[in-house]
Amino acid sequence: METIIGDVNWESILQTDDYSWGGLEETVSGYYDSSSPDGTQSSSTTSKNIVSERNRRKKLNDRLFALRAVVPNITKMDKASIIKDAIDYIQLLHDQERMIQAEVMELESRKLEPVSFDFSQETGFRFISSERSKKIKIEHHPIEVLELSVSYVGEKTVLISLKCNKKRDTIVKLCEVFESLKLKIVTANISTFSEMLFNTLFIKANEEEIDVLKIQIETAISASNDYPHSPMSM
Amino acid sequence: METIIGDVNWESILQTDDYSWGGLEETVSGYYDSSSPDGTQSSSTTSKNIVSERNRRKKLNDRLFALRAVVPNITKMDKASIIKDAIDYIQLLHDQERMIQAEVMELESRKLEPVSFDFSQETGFRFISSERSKKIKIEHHPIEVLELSVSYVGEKTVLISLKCNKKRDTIVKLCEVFESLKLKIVTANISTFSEMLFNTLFIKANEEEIDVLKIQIETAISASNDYPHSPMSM
DNA sequence: GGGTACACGTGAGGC
DNA sequence: TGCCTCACGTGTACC
Repeated sequence: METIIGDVNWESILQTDDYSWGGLEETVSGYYDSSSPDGTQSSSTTSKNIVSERNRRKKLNDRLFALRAVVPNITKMDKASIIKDAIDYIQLLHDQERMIQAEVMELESRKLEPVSFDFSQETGFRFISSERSKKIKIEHHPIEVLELSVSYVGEKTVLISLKCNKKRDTIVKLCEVFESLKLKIVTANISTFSEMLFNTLFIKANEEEIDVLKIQIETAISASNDYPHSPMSM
Repeated sequence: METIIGDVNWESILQTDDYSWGGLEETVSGYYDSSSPDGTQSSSTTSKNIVSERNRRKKLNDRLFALRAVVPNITKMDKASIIKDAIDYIQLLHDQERMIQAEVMELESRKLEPVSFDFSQETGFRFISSERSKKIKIEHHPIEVLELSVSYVGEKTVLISLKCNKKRDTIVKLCEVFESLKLKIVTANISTFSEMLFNTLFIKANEEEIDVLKIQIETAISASNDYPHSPMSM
């Protein structure tokens, strides 16, 4: 009930507020003139200001009204509540959209590799194998290490600095490599610039570990190169 | 430029407006008392009214501020413009949802049904069905986005800044997400510190792309969350 | 100076 | 009665 009243109130305001305020505007400006006898900018400027401000308010209320129109679940006609409902609704749409998108990806991905592979052999059925599955076919780009340094910087901290060419999936591969090593990473940084990739890690380790660490990194990288897609490190 | 000023203005207002108005409130009520000597309800009621109204305004501005936060493509910081952008964005989401929904329906009707039906009958093979993805996901840690901003910085360059919790494979997932988006990356940076992950990318894009960019990123991330290991992007 | 956008205090009206 | 929401006119600050 209160909502209806609020709504009607708005409607009426939005209607009567339009431009039929001329008479009252005069009244107001007259009142204002009487209370401010200086009259520096007289009533013309003031009335302009008043009607301008009035239009501004009207526009804002109009927008709010339109916002309320596109949001389905409006509970209270309160100004603040309208905005709040709009926020909630946008977030709800976000969630919905991501779920639907997930469904799309699931549907798209499930019929690509396993299906066309397993079943086409057994049944001879020429599976759709959409264009996307061909794109997915892996062109494997190995990691080309240009520089690798492992140095002890004190405080049980080791600095790993790696520079390599940036190609497709290089970052992913590097992440896999380093995550597979189960290091105690303090802070990690990966930067790319002009086809070059810089990887800097600070890890917790002892000074005497740095040699074996470097070997581990090198072997992990070459293993990644030899076996393009080893099972993801959990 | 004006937008920035407006924004800063709001920020400062929202900060200073909080409850540090006591002194000024006293001043105002005092002024009011001097101008209205009748004192029917004295200054206590009036000051209560003033501070109440002040809080109401603050709440409304706060909501508007929050609304601005969930809408990606804010052009002007104008109050009316914020609401207008929100309206446009909601309608954009509606359209997007429609199209995606159409795609889902198309995929479901055209591909999933006949295939899974035919083959499960013919070969008796227990086909994937949606449980597959859930069974396969071993210890899946979704990406928890804490902050995501996509902003145009001029010169056809867009800055993507993302902050999220660092968990296992978060970096890998993020790389997959961003590589799947096929962006024109100028320079990228991933930093981790104290279980937090900061991802900063400069990409080549036009200003009007930033809203759809943000949506793409969000949907790609949530798709990655919902469908843990989608086929690697090329 | 005109124009715009805002916060402010105030009175009205509904619970 | 008191609380809450609102529109209004006004002064101010920024182009």
